[in-house]
Amino acid sequence: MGASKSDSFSEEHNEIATLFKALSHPARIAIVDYLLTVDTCICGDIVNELPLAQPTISQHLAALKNANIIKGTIEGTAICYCINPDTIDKIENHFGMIRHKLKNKCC
Amino acid sequence: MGASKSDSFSEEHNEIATLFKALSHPARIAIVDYLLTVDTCICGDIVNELPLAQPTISQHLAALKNANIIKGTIEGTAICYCINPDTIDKIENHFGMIRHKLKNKCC
DNA sequence: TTTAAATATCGTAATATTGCAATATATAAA
DNA sequence: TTTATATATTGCAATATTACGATATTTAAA
Repeated sequence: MGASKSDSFSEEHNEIATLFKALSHPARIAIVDYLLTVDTCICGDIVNELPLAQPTISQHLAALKNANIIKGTIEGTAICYCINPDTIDKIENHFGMIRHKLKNKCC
Repeated sequence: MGASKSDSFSEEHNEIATLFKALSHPARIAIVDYLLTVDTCICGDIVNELPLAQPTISQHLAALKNANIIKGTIEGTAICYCINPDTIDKIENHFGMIRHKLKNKCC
């Protein structure tokens, strides 16, 4: 074996794990951070911001897009990327649940 | 190649990515969730809660412990596990930063 | 239509993760 | 001390991820 036994876990646990997985690489954190440092959506330009080759960044962007963490809209030859606030909400809600359950804990 | 080029990214980006990576598997989400469903720390017992073999769970627990998401203290032959609220805080703070930066965004 | 620019996809090599059987270790109880 | 119980470690096979060169695709501009 070796593959994750995702069938054995609940839909919710798989879903939240998938979101965290999309954020589990420093390049993808850096991309999200970069998208947040400017006031507008970013058209093009991301490749120049990171020390990775263009195909690698394209893959990381696809991973983030696939997890709905960012959205991309075609704008001429470039693609404009933005954070998807709904997915950020979803992750924050998960931590809200954790925080709530932690309230009654012994430590 | 193939390994993550973590040297190329900031300390902070690597650190937060490491935390997300620890939470990027449904079994580890399930473990955290289980630790939160009971009012006390869990001594033993985790192996019976998940559809995975004991060595596999031991590995997942080590991954969570290594990322400081849980703490374990030896209690006789068993080990008592608890969530580490400090690490939860750290992740929440990251989302606080994201939320703050999202405020001024176009979408 | 040709050319240039931006992004995606393919193929592949290097590395990491996942899972478990077998085994080791450590502590409590008999 | 022996035995039982709980957890960790080792070794290994299957699979996934990461990275990038080469190439394809797509659209704008010349």
